[in-house]
Amino acid sequence: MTTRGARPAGRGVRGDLFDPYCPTRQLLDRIGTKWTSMAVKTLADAAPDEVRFAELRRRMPGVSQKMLSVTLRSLTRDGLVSRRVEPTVPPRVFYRLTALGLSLEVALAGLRTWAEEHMAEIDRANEVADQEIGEG
Amino acid sequence: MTTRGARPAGRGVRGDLFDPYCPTRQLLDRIGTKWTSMAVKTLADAAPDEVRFAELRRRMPGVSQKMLSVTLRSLTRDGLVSRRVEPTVPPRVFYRLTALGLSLEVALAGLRTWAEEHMAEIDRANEVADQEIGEG
DNA sequence: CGGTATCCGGCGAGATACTG
DNA sequence: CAGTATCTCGCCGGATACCG
Repeated sequence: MTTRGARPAGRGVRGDLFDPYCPTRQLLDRIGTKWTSMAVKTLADAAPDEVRFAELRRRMPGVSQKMLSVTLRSLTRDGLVSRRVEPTVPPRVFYRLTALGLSLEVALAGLRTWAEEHMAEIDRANEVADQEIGEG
Repeated sequence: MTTRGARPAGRGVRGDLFDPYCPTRQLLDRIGTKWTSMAVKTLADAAPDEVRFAELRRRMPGVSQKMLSVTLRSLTRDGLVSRRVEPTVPPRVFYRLTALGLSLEVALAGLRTWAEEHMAEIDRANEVADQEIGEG
């Protein structure tokens, strides 16, 4: 994945595809990280309700506490997720998709549909390629 | 990005989102790599024409010979791109999106549209977050 | 021309331990 | 409960050099 550094001011703000800072590249750098799309989907399924950190973790099997924290911090920073802390002891923290996050989920749903319909074809193509190696 | 190893037989073939081998995760592991989406877009813009390796490289500023080769091999293996060699000296190699690849481009176009419309909002959200750090 | 082989740095991400 | 800090490993991707 493309390194996600700060952008030099005044360059590549618009959408020519071949700029490393093109919006599509930046978006893929975000949703391409391991747990991001799963977190967005899980929060979208719960919307408009909020979800607590521990509950979110329970709904995302395999995610570690650290990676969920990192993922949510990144999403919050991007304005895709809102974060609310109840200052009790111990604290309770709630997450929810913002309007922007919900609109991203719609776009992601398209990818998901394509994946569910076509990934099997990709798997078959790979098996065919493996066969051809075996045959020399 | 998720490690892309071989899949253990008989597990997670279908689309429950939380399987590490879920189709969406697998798709993102592919289009998330640095040059893949750019290659698909470039080939889609040329379709239905074929594009030679050198010409493709010229249309993808910044890509190295190695990474273009690796990207195209992966896409070919996945059945998204077809590869045709003219056995001349020196050889000429042509690439073109398959029907499967074209259908993926349609799904990717949705992401691109979202990115062009909304990445600026994400950038602003990040600037706001940076401000708040400065303010303590 | 269109690759492949090799070396290497940097980041993503897991495991583990500690804190308010 | 909900994090953060530290260490570690593995893979992506760039640079360079060589091959049919």
